[in-house]
Amino acid sequence: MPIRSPASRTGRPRSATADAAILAATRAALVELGWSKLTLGDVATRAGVAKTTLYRRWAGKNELVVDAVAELFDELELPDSGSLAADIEGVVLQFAAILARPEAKSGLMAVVTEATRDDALRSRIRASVVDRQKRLVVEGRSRAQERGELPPETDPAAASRTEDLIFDMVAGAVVHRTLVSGEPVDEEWVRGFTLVLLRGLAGETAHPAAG
Amino acid sequence: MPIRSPASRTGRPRSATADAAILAATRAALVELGWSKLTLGDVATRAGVAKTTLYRRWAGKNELVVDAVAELFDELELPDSGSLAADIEGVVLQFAAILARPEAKSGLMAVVTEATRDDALRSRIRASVVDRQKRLVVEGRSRAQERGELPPETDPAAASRTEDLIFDMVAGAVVHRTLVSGEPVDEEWVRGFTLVLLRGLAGETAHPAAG
Amino acid sequence: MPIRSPASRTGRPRSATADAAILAATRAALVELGWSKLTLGDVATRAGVAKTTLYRRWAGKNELVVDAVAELFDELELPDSGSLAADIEGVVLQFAAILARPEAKSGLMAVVTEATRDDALRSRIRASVVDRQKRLVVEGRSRAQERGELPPETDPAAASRTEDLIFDMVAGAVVHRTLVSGEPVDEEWVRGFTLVLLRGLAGETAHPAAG
Amino acid sequence: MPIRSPASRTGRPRSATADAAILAATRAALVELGWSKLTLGDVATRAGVAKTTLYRRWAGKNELVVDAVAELFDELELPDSGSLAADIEGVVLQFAAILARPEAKSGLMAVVTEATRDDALRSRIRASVVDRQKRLVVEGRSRAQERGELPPETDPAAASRTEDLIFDMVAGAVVHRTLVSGEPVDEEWVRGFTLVLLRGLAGETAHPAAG
DNA sequence: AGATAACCGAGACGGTACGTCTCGTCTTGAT
DNA sequence: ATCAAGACGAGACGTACCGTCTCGGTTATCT
Repeated sequence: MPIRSPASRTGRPRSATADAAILAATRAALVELGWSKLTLGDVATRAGVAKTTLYRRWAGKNELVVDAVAELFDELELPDSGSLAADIEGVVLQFAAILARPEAKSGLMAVVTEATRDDALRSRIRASVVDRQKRLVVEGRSRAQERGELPPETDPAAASRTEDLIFDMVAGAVVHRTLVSGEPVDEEWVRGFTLVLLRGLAGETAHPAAG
Repeated sequence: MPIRSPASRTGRPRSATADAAILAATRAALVELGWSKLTLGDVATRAGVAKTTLYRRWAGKNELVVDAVAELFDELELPDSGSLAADIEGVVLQFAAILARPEAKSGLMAVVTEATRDDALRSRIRASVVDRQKRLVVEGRSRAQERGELPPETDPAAASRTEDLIFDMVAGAVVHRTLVSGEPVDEEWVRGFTLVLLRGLAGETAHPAAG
Repeated sequence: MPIRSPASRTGRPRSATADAAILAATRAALVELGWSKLTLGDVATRAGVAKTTLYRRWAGKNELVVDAVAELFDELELPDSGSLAADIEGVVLQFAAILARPEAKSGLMAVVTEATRDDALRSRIRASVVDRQKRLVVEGRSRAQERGELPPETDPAAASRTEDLIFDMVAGAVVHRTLVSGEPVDEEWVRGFTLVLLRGLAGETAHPAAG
Repeated sequence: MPIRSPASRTGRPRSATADAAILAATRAALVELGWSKLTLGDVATRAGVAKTTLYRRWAGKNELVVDAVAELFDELELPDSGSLAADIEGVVLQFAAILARPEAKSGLMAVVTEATRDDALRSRIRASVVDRQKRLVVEGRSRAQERGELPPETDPAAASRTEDLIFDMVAGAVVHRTLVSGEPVDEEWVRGFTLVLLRGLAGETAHPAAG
């Protein structure tokens, strides 16, 4: 979602293909060079576009990379495998597969780092990347409740709290294993992780946050 | 652990105070400017040192910041509070408190990002920062087993696997909540997280794959 | 004298007022910004005209400024004051007054500079600006000969040479004093200059170029 | 005369050869490209020097070109040919020869143009280029007075005024013929010009205002 | 005591990328 | 065919840091 042009119906319209070319070039540059050696001039050249065109649409490297990486996560899907454990394992594996790609690794982590000092950037990341995935947690949880694998949740605030917790635990563990531990997120690890998570959540609502 | 001088006993020895001044200046610059706007020239000026002196001891920005941030985690301690849940909660809160400091946030995340394309840097981080904390997991787990809160572990490989899993889950969840979700790691969240983690781990080895 | 449209009688005719608006805007921009900071985009905006319109009529900055400046010199007139000295003084003062205006200074000098590497531009300047003033030299000289203040000239080639010399001396001295010396061309200076010039020319044809 | 370093005896001293290389590269670029297409990046490349080195010593294109061109005029000498007319003709021919070189034409005119809106630049030009030549007028005039070719001058203020006038007339006429008229300053033209000038100056002080 | 050697500060050096500006062209819809 | 509007590819601008180098001068240990 590049910067919008100030509403006007006159003048030459922006090239529709340029956006796609720029985002693709950004991902290619991330793969080859990584975040810190990626330059906007190089991205422009790869995209066959002038630097000005790029700056007209994105405020800087951070915003550009957020958009370039966000597209990668659109392919995530919740498999309907019949059991909660299998659903979780499937989505975690998909997520890990995306995160293993170098453009995702370099790019996502870098913008998260930058976001520690830039609230607008953090919002952009949450909107473009994180909140779009949260639907997986919500949907998976509701399916499991229909199947009776998880107790029904009546308090919506508590449900939201639990969803946030699940999300932090799933995304956090996968990211940490991939990027910090540097170990692969393989099926064995996913089974062990899912087992702990589900067993932990099983009695969750019985003794709510009050513990 | 700056670059060693090539063994020689002649010549003027390196200033002992310069190292400390440089690391402190690096943390100060991280707080004020964040990773991306931190420059080595500025660090040198803050430390009252010439750029040459800095480059003589560290290969670059990455290595310098790893060392500057690693010192922050030396203060982590495992509280002996009598129960596994309280131990975990205590150490998680400590960890979150350090991670909430801007120099840790900016610095640690940034070098982890850089490490995605630099194996030597990843090793340096694991050695300086991560492995030093893993003792907390090992020690906490062993205490809990002595108290009968966790089943004893006979297979050392499985024990190692479990320790890694715990570490990824704890560190990952805290980091994700702090940096991505942007929410505080307060006592309420820690209680909920610990509850899920412990309940998940409780039957772990008893029914390894039973689900 | 903008670029002509390729002969055609169909389509929308060019706006007649646009030319005048553009030349006036050019002079205004020269006053405010000077040659080097004058941009065609800015001129177009000032004139309430699109850049395209401007480029359709002039090849570039140089040609535009020549036309804008040339108009300034149309107001030069040879006063009929009865004596050659007074005629010259009058016209030199007029010329100096125009040259003192910032749009003339910046603009004229700049295009002359550009013309050192562009023969077409030099021709344009000579046609638009210089030759139009030479009539003053011719006319003044002929009047003075009628009055007996200058000896009659029989050889037309020698006459042309002398006219060129006079023109270089008058224009050169005024320009140099105004722009290089940075001193005002006031009545005192003009009297001194005219005295030297006339006394020098008085015996000119008695001992022609042979010396 | 590049920008001076803030007085300090520490640090690496400036490269002595860089200045000469930069000025020579500037002249070469003026010859090839002319003023308007000359870029500082290109000059730096030609000189085998970084752009920063160039900006450390000169404030911009204008100042650099003034210095580059000023060096050209150092070779001017007043020939001692025994007669005032011959002296003048000699120096005018030398001056015209320098001015005919493309680096002098483009460069000098351009900075004079820029100086119409920049007083500091005008002072720099006068100091570096103009005043250094004025010695020729002073010295030639004094020699001619010794030889009795010009009447002695008692009033120093009037002498200064006359010198300024001579200078404006000589430099102005040569510059105008070379750059505006676009005609060569050959021996014939110089003889004619010198004749007019000398005859005009001959009675100058004898009948100060008689006309 | 003197020589030797690595250190120190300062700051200039050749580079590279930045984000902005202007160029002259092109593409719209409307006149 | 012209117009206003504005996006486009191109490339120079002047600045900021990079990591290296070259100075004069300062401590140390080793003769």
